[in-house]
Amino acid sequence: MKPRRIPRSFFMRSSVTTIARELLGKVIVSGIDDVRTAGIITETEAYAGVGDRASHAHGGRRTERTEVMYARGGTVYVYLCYGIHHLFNVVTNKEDVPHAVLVRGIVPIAGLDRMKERRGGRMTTDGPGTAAQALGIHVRHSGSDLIDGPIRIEDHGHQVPDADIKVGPRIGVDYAGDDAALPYRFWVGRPDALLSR
DNA sequence: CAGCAGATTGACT
DNA sequence: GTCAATCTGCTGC
Repeated sequence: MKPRRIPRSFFMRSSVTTIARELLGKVIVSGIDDVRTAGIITETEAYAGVGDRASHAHGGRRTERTEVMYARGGTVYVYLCYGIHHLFNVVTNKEDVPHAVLVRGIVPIAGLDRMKERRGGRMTTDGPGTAAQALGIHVRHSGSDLIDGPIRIEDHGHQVPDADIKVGPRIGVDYAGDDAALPYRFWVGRPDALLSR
């Protein structure tokens, strides 16, 4: 199938969990350092804005870092975690509603040599920090546009059967009280099978 | 302003 | 299993 760019309307929808689930199987393409690298999304987490205690925007919090979460859907939000890892998020919903989807894992499909180089020789891309690093994503890309910017999301026709989609609580959000148990994490059961679909 | 915890990772005991 | 790396932002003195 010919790659098709995901339109802004996909990201502007109001259900962040639906978007997180539908992003599985889609392809992140980054044109950074004059090299094209790409990977199929295999794991995501939804962060549901002001009412979600696990979200950086909980309670309407606005800081220099989180300001881009309030942009319209289809904007890139990247933040530094533990002072080291650049975590890639997709902002969703309309302007001023700070929903976002964290991409936690990818299967590389283009620019593998460059990705491995960025990873210091390692090829694993199954964590939020490692996936972003392989794609060359940096906090300087926070605020860029997914439709026109250096980082885009496309549909390459990779099929993910419902039976192969797993759902569970988010990782590392124990501090979020009851919200820590919400089933907002989505992942592909057999990621390698994506390559042949 | 000091202290601490965090949407993590990888090296080392 | 333990722990350091090291930036952002919150809490409390």
